[in-house]
Amino acid sequence: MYWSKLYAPTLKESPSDADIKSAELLIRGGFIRKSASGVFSYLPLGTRVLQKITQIVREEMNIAGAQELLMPIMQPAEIWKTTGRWDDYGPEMMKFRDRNDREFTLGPTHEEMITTLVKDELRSYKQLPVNLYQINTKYRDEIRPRFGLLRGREFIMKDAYSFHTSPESLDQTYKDMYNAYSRICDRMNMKYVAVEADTGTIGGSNSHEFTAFAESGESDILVCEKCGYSATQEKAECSDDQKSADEPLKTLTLVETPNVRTVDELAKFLKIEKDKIVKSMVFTGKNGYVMALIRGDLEINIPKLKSYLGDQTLRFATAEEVFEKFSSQIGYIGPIGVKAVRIVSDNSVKNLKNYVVGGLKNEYHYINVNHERDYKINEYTDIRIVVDGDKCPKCGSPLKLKKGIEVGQVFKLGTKYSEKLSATYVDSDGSEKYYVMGCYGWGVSRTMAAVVEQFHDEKGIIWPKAIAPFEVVVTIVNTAMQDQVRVGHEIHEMLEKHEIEVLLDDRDVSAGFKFKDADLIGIPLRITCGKSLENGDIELKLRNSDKSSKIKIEDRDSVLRSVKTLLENYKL
RNA sequence: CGGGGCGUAGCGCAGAGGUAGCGCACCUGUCUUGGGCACAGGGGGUCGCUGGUUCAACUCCAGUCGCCCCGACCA
Repeated sequence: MYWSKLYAPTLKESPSDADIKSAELLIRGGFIRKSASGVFSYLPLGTRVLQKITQIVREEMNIAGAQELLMPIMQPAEIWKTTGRWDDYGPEMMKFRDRNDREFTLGPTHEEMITTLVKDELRSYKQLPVNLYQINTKYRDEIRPRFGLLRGREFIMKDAYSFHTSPESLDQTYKDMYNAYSRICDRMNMKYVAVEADTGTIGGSNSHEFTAFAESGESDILVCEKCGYSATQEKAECSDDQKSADEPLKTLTLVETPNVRTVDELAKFLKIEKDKIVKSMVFTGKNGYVMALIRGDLEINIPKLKSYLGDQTLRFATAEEVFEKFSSQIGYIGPIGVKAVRIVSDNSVKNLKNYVVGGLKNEYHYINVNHERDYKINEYTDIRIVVDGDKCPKCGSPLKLKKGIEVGQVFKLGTKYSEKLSATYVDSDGSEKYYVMGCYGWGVSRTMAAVVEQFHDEKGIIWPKAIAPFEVVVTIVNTAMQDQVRVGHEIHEMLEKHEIEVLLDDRDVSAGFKFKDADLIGIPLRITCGKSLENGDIELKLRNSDKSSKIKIEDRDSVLRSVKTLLENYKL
């Protein structure tokens, strides 16, 4: 490919709305252009990268036994109404009507579509298991699109759905997909971790997220470097660091605490540590109010509480709701004297003694509180947010909090969707049974940005070889020098003949311009045809190294060998 | 959805009640070519849109659309 013919408009300056390094470099490098908030075009370079990622994903899916198909992006509302997600999925769904006023969505995902598609014809246990996938554009009307390709409203995703007769069969496919995802990451040299994840609104029993480490990432994950335990913040557990005092129970006392509402204020006012306070938070959900208790120095993890209560609709009660129910302001809520409200306590409260809680009366708190004696806690569970330094639930070493970008997620769905969509097969005993399902998503366009987040320097992108738009760029330093031009073309032709993807920079611009561009778009190997040709040498330089080596041009075999060796050993 | 900011040339930005500017990019020519050359000449704008105030609006006012930031939220 000749650079002079390539449509790759590079920019010297950073676009004003680029809010993250990958977006800046992909735009500057001429890979993508924004067309609306969270919507991008892929230019030729971006398309090449995308195709390479796609191909890797496709190959690994096929190896894992999945079959590719293609479903419509435009989906009828009806199937979404059947599962209830037309409303539950909420305003994130892109919805529209056709000329006959029929409702449609631009699909954010395809569980309804695939289940509806297969249920009439996947009738017998003999046909199962089946794993089907597509690589397709998805739409989500994000509240706030940002970070370039990382949080777009239109993005490309690989989604696979598997159908089984048993949880054991699902386990096998889940494992296969998990392994395929690991290989996808490995092939791109991505630094990643597979973490235990919450299943959220998609439901199901079991899930792992594949997260690429990146400071700019939006996922918080906790990792134990000792034993390998890792989980998302929504899901992470830690071993109890229960603070139990071996002290006699003191007398419960109601004390006046004027204008003191928060744990911080209370600790200061009473001159005590925050871990001698128990916070009471009021939530409301489909089964009414719930009071959650946790030690004052910790925070409640709402996804964990949702998951424990089996209620995804759970939310904080408003100040008005709390006042109406408890006749007390939020800052003075406490468990003593509360009636007919479910109380759920974090494990951290279990062994506390003589602590402080809200007085359930404005401007008052109780001190020297002891559960069992002063009120009852019926349910203990883990609802705390795990933070950096908490102890690993498996081995007790300190956990590290890291940031990452979620590139893939695997779910065991069970029969949630098959039940709602009446999707059944006939089992060997002749009875109708619901499919046991799994689903497996991989963010293809997001991967492109995640890789750039991991691999770049101040000069530009440093692509891993597996997804670089070209493997080699041949730079003709001075197009006025016949030798340089001739040798450049010869090398270009030779490499193309050997199926190495090579870009020939034959543009009549200054040398510096060409070097800067080559670094910006991040081609792994640069071959420079310049001054050293006077001695019969060309120069080979890897993008991730400052060193270049010279090699005699006459010996074409050795040039080819060197290029191949350098590329093979190219590691980031 | 709450709070805030910005829309002026392809990109990045300045300016200002009296007929629109800079850098980069683009075109022509000369020159140059080892890290985004140099010089000379040139083209390009209904100042986001709609309405209002005014002799006069790109500038002031109102509305609207778009974009961005913080927060809430997030298979």
